[in-house]
Amino acid sequence: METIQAVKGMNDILPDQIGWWHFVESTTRMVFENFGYREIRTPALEKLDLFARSIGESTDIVEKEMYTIADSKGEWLALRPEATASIVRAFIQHNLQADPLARKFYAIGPMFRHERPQKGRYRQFHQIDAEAFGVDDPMLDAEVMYMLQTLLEKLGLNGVVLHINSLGCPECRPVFREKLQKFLEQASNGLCPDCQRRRHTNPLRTFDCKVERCQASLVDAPILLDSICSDCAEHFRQVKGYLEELGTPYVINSRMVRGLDYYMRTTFEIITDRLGAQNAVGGGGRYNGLVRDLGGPDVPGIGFAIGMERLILLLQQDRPVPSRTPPIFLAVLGEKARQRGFLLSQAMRELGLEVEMDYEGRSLKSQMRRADKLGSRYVLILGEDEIQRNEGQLRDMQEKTQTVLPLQDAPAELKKLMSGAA
RNA sequence: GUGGGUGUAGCUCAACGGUUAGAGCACUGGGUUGUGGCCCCAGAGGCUGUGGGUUCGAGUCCCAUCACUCACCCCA
Repeated sequence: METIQAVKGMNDILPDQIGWWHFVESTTRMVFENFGYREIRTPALEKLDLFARSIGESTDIVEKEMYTIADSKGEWLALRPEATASIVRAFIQHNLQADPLARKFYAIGPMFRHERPQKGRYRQFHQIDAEAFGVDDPMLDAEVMYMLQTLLEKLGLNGVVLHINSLGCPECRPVFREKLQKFLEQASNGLCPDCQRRRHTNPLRTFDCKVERCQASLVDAPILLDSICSDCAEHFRQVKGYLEELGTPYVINSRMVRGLDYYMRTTFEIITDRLGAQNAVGGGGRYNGLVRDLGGPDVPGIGFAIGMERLILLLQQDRPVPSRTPPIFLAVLGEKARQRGFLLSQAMRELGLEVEMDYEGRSLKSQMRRADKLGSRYVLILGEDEIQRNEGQLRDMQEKTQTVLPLQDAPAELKKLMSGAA
């Protein structure tokens, strides 16, 4: 019979990997809550227009990477390719500006983009996302990056670099864009075919072209940071100042461009050289016009996203798998012991203990083998004789010692032992 | 959408065009009454991705197709 495979680019996360995910998620919640962020959960499916209007009609994400469906009424919907648009939508829809407790948000969940999968890039992938509204002050820009750095530190991630840039604002960016376009025109014969195209569609993108020839041709290109207006320059100067006060190392990368149209002023990425072609573990920036453009009040915003698959790929190179404490094992011999053990295991679970037992009447040898494979520190052995006396043999697998334990005391006794062992 | 690489047991991999496709790990049972790791024995597990072709003979060579993977594009 033909078997059914998962959809291309959409992965199962199996139990032997889930420890990484729990570790990342719980650390994220702890760090973000500390900074005053509150979790928000938005639907995976949104109206297509939301993404078209926020990310930008002519971006690759919107033009060719979204999973879209028409519902029965013919309305176009899309699986979210990123989180910011949805959170901004919820912020507007529920008038959260009026709620003093709801200015900073985080979200953890799956995103969808129809691209060809490769290392660190999947069609369903997961993002950690943080968004803060209502503050234009550079202090918040720095704090957001500081929070990101704090999270990565707590996770134990090594060897990543924070790149920062300023994209200017709607006043000064078009001026630069024109200047750059003029430069590219006279340098065009040195550019690769892709950059020839980008020259017209999105000239800033030529900066992160990987073709050497292009980079060589761009050596004398005008620099974005030299061209932004004085307000933007001052904002950026203060962002850098606060980062230094916080002790957050950064690199200025005046050629860093981001793929979503809504960004302005501060943008940043967490870059690694250990993920093959996908070198961005996280990225974000300021988007002051976005809330207004989506029909809300004119409040500024800033945020970032982390790619969880990429993050975990890196963590796996840096640290051992986050472990859980193994279960207590109940070895039962004979039918009476099997029945008694079944009830005893439930009593132990009521105390919050993790308990595993043999249900199938296997030999003691194979039960012990299994307990060892599971890594169990304690095995409670119930044999025919012990059951008669209402007792069990408590074996400490590590110390190789064994003591008799009255069964009515077993749950409480093991509870004590486990909390001591932890 | 465009290139390259790879498809053999659950996993990692062997097998010059030539008997019945193997190994390690994992799994199951056993090594004298009811005790784990190390060791030993045994067992189970395969339409060699799929479909054609060449050949006396194909896991092996050729073509197609599918899947996976890396890279381009783009991005987290």
